[in-house]
Amino acid sequence: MKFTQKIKVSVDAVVFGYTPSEGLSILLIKRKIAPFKGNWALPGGLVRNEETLEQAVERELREETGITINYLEQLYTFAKPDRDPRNRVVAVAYFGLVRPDTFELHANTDASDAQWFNIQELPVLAFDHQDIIKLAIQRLQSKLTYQPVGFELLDQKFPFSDLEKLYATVLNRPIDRRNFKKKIMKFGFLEETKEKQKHQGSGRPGYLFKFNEQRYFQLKKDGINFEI
Amino acid sequence: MKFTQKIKVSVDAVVFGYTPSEGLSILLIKRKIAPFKGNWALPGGLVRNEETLEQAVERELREETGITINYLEQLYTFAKPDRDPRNRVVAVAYFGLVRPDTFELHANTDASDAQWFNIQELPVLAFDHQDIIKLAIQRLQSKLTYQPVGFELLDQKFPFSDLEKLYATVLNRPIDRRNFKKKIMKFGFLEETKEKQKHQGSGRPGYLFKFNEQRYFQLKKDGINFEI
DNA sequence: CCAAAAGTGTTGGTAGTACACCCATGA
DNA sequence: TCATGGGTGTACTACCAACACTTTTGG
Repeated sequence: MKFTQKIKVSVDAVVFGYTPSEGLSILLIKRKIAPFKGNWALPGGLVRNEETLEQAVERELREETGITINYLEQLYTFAKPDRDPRNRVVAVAYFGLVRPDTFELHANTDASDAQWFNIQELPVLAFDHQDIIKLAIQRLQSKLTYQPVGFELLDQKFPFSDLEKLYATVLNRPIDRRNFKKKIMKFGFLEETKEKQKHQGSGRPGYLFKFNEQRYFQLKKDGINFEI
Repeated sequence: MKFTQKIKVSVDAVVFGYTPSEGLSILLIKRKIAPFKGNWALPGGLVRNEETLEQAVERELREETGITINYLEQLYTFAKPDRDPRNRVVAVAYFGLVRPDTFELHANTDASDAQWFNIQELPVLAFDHQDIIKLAIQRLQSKLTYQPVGFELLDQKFPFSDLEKLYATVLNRPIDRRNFKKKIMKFGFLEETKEKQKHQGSGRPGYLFKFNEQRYFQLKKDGINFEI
């Protein structure tokens, strides 16, 4: 009845970043070792014996990409016996969001081994990371429709149109500006500031908005029904 | 940089059963070995090297309780370093539903080591199983409000009031009979049969309903917005 | 003055909620 | 005939969706 279990435990992180100009991106790293050496993959790795899964994710992100995560939650555990060609590895996938102002990587060169990829232009991926990303995108979409997400993906102050574009991009459908604004403002977690957007090319500059953190997190905690 | 990982992987199952008379129950086993010997715990155990997590859950349920599961999905992975006092064990928790007609265990004696417990009357539990159950109940509640669940918890044919009681019990609030019926019937996955409920004590017998499986699973797959 | 993006209200339809009386059965 | 639970319809309200013109800025 006794047997020796030979299964390892790893974490992988799907980290989303968003900018109005470049859309929704995912952070990937280029693998330096086999298997899938030279391929792009999700940041992640084996869990140490004494750390929590969240600590492991944060450690790997620090080591591999230098990024500071703003929001992190568990996504799903992937465990097909043959998902790693060498040993059996059970991967606990995490879902993360970062703010544009922590996008240091965007300035990196192509030679870097950590890089943002627009979700429309993902490269071939190692392991089953394609599946993990697919699930993460679904999670982001559904989160967006039942919880106010956005604080974690936008700067502290932003023009209203950025939020609208975020929703349109992630949900992949057009948003009616007037109805959207009515709906969002009714919740009361957004406040208009007196500041205006700096000249961004052409067009009328909009006022900047900011989140009322207290009310925002209260609503998130209550899992308020959002229904965009 | 190299280290030897000493983490084991297990599965635990939170299996829900429902009867109109006894309400919502969870299947527990009594542990025969340390740690927590003699305590009640969720069915589960270590994953074998070559089996999937789902296979492990089904095997453990077969070995420990003899139950046939009707619906199974992954719930969450619990991994606090000290959740098992001996070794570090990462537990992938599953969420399961069974039909009343597979409730063989209800007939067992108190001496049995597998037993149904009403969710209002749970015993002290081993490990962090209390937390796992808490999360599973939340999941069941939220599933009920955005997906048609019920097929997996009720017999093939049932009076409409059973479905209503199921929702009232799980959501822990009263349901307006007329509005509930209107809402449910609009989806078209329930069909009225000509049969009537057998005498169940007193009162007028209701017609029996059955699920239109095809339409039911179509709606489930589409993740239709349900909003009871 | 032209192009580009921001700001703003009204109306009609629909879906949700509240609510109470009669009916069939067994004891 | 009484107690118990099943079956049924309407009216009001609130939310959502559709929809277009004016304003501000930079070039």
